[in-house]
Amino acid sequence: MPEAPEVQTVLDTLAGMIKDQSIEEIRVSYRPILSKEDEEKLIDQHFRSFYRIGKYLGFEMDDVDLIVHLRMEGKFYVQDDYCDEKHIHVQMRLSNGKVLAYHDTRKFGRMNVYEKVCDKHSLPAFAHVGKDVFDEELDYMELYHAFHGSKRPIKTLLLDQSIMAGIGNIYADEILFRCKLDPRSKGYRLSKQDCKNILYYARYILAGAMKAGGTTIRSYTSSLGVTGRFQLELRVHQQKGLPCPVCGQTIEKISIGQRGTYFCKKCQKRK
DNA sequence: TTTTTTTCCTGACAGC
DNA sequence: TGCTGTCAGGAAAAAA
Repeated sequence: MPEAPEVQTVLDTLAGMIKDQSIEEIRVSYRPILSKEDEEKLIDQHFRSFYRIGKYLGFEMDDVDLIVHLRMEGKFYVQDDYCDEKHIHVQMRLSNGKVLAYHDTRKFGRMNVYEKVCDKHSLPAFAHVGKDVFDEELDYMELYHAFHGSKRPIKTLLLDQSIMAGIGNIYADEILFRCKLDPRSKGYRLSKQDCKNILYYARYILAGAMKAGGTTIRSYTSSLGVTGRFQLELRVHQQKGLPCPVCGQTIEKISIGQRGTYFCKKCQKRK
């Protein structure tokens, strides 16, 4: 499930493979991912620049922007020709002859095309997306104000992309573990220092993951094309029943807001 | 207005 | 072996 680090890795890798190529032809086998109308807007457009906002991939073309969300399992592959593999739903023939293929087992990913605007954040796709975790204009007081006015648990607030964009279920658990905060803690009970810690560790953990993704991806590129998968050092997520790396207490799994949530009851204090 | 629930989709896995 | 049921997950839409 790609979160900001995986999305960045995919983007960086794709940039090196398709920059300045144009789209000559598109084949779509599962229409909900890319509408006919949007498909037509992409023909003859060149991939000019690449950017990321939260978990969204942004491709700046000549006249339009293509915005892609991989959701859980979306992947891009650069292949030599079209193929009819079961889970490949969109294929784009590029000017260099290669085919950019979009693979998505659960068909949850989406692609949207918009007319260009000066400020990327004003694109309709980002109407409900807050500042990216690494946005320099984002500071902990902004998080404090958002959290302070809410009764929702901090785990849920971290996953709310309208407050801060880029964090998914895995990293949310890891961030709260580092901050020693019980994921059930209500937003309004968090202190300014808690928010400061959350922003610090969010950036620390995601930056580390991006670095790992960037190094591991190279070994996959030749055979598999482009994926955002890499080994990640997880301290609590999916560690149910295993000892906490800090205190040895057994890691527990509960459900918060329909999301599997892992944490250490001893290290992480409830507020 | 804010929060919760449902929906989308399929592979993996548990239990019979 | 083969069948049925449950679960996971991001975000939009619907419901509360």
